[in-house]
Amino acid sequence: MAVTLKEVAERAGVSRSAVSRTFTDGASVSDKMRRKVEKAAKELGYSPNALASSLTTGRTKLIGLVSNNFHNPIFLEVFDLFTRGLQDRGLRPLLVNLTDETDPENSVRMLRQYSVDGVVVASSTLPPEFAKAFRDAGVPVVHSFGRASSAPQVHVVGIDNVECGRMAARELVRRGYTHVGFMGGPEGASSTQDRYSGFMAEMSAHPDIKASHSFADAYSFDAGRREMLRLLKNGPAQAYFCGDDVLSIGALSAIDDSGLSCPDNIGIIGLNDMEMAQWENIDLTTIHQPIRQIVTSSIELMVAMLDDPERYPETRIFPCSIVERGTLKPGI
Amino acid sequence: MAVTLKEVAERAGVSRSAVSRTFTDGASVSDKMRRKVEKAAKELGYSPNALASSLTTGRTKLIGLVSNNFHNPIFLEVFDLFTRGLQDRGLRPLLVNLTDETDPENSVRMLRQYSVDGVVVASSTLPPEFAKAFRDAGVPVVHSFGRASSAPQVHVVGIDNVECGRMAARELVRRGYTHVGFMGGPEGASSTQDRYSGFMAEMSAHPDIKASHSFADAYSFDAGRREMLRLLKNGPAQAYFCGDDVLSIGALSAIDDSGLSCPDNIGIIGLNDMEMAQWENIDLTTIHQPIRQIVTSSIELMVAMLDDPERYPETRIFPCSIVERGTLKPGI
DNA sequence: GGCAATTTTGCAACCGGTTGCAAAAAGCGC
DNA sequence: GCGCTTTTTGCAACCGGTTGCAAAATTGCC
Repeated sequence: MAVTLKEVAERAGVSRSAVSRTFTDGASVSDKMRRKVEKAAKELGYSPNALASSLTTGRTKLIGLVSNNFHNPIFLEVFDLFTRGLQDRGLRPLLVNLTDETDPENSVRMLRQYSVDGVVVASSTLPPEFAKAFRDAGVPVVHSFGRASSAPQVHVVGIDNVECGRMAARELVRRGYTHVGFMGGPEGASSTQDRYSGFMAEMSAHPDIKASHSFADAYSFDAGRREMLRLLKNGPAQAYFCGDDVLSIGALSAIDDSGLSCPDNIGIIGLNDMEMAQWENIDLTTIHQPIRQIVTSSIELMVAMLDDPERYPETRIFPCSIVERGTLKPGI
Repeated sequence: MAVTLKEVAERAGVSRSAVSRTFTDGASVSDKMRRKVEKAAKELGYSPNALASSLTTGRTKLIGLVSNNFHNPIFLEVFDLFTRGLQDRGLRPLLVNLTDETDPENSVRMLRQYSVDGVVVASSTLPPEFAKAFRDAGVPVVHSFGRASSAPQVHVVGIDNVECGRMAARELVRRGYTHVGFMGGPEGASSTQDRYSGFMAEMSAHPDIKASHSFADAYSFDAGRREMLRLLKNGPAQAYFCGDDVLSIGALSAIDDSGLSCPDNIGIIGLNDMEMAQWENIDLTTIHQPIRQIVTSSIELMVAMLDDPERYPETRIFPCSIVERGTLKPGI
């Protein structure tokens, strides 16, 4: 079917190595030879088989992009940034969807069969073991949106979720609320735990302010809505830090439906600053997560690791910042 | 680094072919041999190199997944369904982001270099030429969410956008509106054109009802909002068929901000039925696009084509239906 | 033009598998 | 145990490239 190097060589009347060299940069070929080969290649419509060459070079330029967040719109942006960023560097993303997969083994085996040069795990809910499984298999790995660790075993790029929790708490205090709530995502996710502990740590410095907490069972609109409806029934706090923007929007919907208004009756601060948060009919005050920087940095780290697979694991944390919109009362 | 077939063969004290055969199903190996090989393989942690074997078998099980819709949340669902569906059949999606790419040539070349077995073009805005470029290169291709054609040159799976336009028009008529509007997405997209022509065709049967039209410059919240604000200033229609749900939600926001209300002052019907459309604070009446069926069918078609690349091109159109929610007045 | 240093080229082995073919082994009936 | 058929196995060539090495060609210098 496809044109091979051998055919080009025959047509150009040169050796196979000569053809190979004109298509590998850094190889020594005379101008005359290059012209001859390129002419023949063009006539035949030849383009080299990346997979065959990977066999000898040991490089496929394939990068496994592993994720389980196919329901949070923010991940569409993440995929957009990753795919473009990788493409720009001549790398190809091989997408792996872990939605109904709990065991890393399978994905590890599959990605090894395809000899990926590296793996990016893009998820805030997958446990660190997942990324570690790849490292143990000898594959360079970056865990994007992963949990910061003081003793990282793999490269992690993300935000400081504990600090985000503190930041949200500080903001609610600053605004003068005297009863605040933490409404987290799934309790098992490390990101939820971190945000929770940061939030509570900060609140413990304010014993005069009442702080309560609860957890929604998913990072989804419905879960946020359900949880807020439940809270409203049982005497809610004055303002909530919601585990993420989608949850926040669900909560907003519940507040609205109950005939209450935000921020007049209940305040909400989210996390992520997804595109939708700035839509005028949502206008969510939230903590901005620098997605673009996280993705860019992850890719840079991956590229660096392709050069030096033994590179010492590092953690890159990007600061978040509050975006003031309309779902918290002005404050004092 | 990785364990090779040769090492397994040596350890098991058998020939390389024997090892190869125990890992290819349908090959003849005795039970004794199989056990010996599997033992050695397990001890060494061997798993076959899919790329190397693709060299001789001519099959990589890689499928190019090409898209340019990285801003419409509905595509997150599309990616989710595609990646899982492909994975379930042992195929691997190689993601290609065409956002800033206009020329098919590049993508075609790249995907050929990686010897993909087939390509799925998932986009309602890419021109048919894009898909055709792959077909011309001898790669099986399915255009999902593509335009129905009476003389298809490639396999197309999608909806009948003309009929959707008619359907929306009929619904607005049925509801008793006497001045209706078509607010399309980007004028160049074939999906927009089809929805427009269907809408207008239906309206031409109702000369008593005024029908106007305009186009937003993107399928985005902002574009929908901007366009609706403009329309509101210049004397709007009573109800609009918006090119897509995201546009609709932008329009809703504009209506809300202008102190008007939907559906009391202005009605809206969208298209797609994205997850968000059913959120209680949006509650958008819209035309449901059967995404799941489209994706499933696309994958089936792709699998069929892997068996028979010469398969005669076919068009699969799935019917859409109206989901009644709260953004149109009840009607007569 | 002659010689040494440098560049370009082709040979052949190799990357990690698969597969047609023939030899070896196993199974079968007597 | 023998001859015949069927199954299993290994050899060797091949898939589409790359690359170390040595031979051939070119270049530079006197």
